[in-house]
Amino acid sequence: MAAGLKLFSEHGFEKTSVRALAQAAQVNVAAVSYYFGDKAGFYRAVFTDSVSPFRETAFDDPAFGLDEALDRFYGDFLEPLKAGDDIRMVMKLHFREMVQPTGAWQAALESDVRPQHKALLRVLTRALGLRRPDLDAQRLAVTIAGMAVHVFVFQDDVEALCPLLLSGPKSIDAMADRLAGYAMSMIEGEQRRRAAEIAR
Amino acid sequence: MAAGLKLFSEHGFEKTSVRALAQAAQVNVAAVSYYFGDKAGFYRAVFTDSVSPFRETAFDDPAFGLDEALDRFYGDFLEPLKAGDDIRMVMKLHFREMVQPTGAWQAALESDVRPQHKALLRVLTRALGLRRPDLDAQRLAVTIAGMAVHVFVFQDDVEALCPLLLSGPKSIDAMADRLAGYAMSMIEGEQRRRAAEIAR
DNA sequence: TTTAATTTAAAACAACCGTTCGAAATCCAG
DNA sequence: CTGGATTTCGAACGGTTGTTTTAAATTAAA
Repeated sequence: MAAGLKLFSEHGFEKTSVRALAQAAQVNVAAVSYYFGDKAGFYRAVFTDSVSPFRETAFDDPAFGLDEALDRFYGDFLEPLKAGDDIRMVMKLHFREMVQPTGAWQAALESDVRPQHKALLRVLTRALGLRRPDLDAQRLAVTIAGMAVHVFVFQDDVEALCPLLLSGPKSIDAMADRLAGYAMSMIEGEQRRRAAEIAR
Repeated sequence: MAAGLKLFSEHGFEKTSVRALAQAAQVNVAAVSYYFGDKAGFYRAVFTDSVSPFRETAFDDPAFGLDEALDRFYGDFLEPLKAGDDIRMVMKLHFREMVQPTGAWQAALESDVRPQHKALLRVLTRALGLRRPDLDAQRLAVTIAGMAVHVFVFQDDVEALCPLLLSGPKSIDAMADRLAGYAMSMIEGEQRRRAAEIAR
């Protein structure tokens, strides 16, 4: 499984051959069929077994203030980035799925990211004093979550543009901190925009 | 070339066979080798020939106000989204490269996105009253650009979460408008944060 | 019309793919 | 120790891959 995570996240499903997997895991080529039925079954096993990168966090607890909720959201979200390469590989595998869908992503989207999105939406409707989320609340939610996702997916590119930005746990904490601040500013700006629109 | 753009963007480089390409283009399988050397050469041709999605825009003209610069940045960036499927396929191809690098992306990053990043950085250093960009300015730049990139890459997922959010040119214009507002709020927030930090 | 160059076409190529098979090897209760 | 079940292993299978070969068709100039 460790070898599968490594190779699949590095080269993707297609480019990873069963023979390469077997060699990396120091087992026979027949093992993957013997234990997982076929290559796709093994991939599914690796994908689902790998800890979901979307932590189930209760950042939307109404007891939290808005800033605290955002701190938790970004802190928890970016937390895995600080861990070793294992988690980074899990991430890479997940986001690879998003661009090269094998079907496993569709399930993950519904079971993992939609609840996260809805929780964020609850926080925002509360902050904006709405009864039900509207399109602009959706836009805000998608963007706020997108800022966190962006750091993951384009980690390598960000590091290419500015190497110091995501190097080491302290940089990542700083990034999470700034993102929470950005989100706070965005929400306040949206509150003002709505107020101005009503006044108009 | 049209068939290549379609198939490569849909299924990626690996999963697109030369025979499928030939059939889609209604030519013989040998054509790709004959005209492009090999499959990878054809892919490179398709990739480079496709109009660069990162428009060369002069949004960083000092004559523009900050809000105008942001309007142009997001407007120009999201503009291609409104176009037909052709441009969407070009986008998909580009962003597929980011997750499944074949080498073509590295060149594009240096020639296309780094200038864009630097231009954005110029706008921000000016807005923040800095002489040279620092780490926090970099964070801001990466995040502001990331919001636009995110819309592209996760267009399908965003539509799955909230179908109305990016449907039709008007929705996309609205999104660009909101993103510019978000960025404005973020920058103002950063200005306040810096002022508070200096005061401390 | 002839002739040389270019383009197309089908077939064949070797290499690799995921998977299966049957025989060894190993394990583990009785 | 024995015997049945489980696991490992190398070999081989059929199929697909990208590419090449060779010959036919087409083009264009002389």
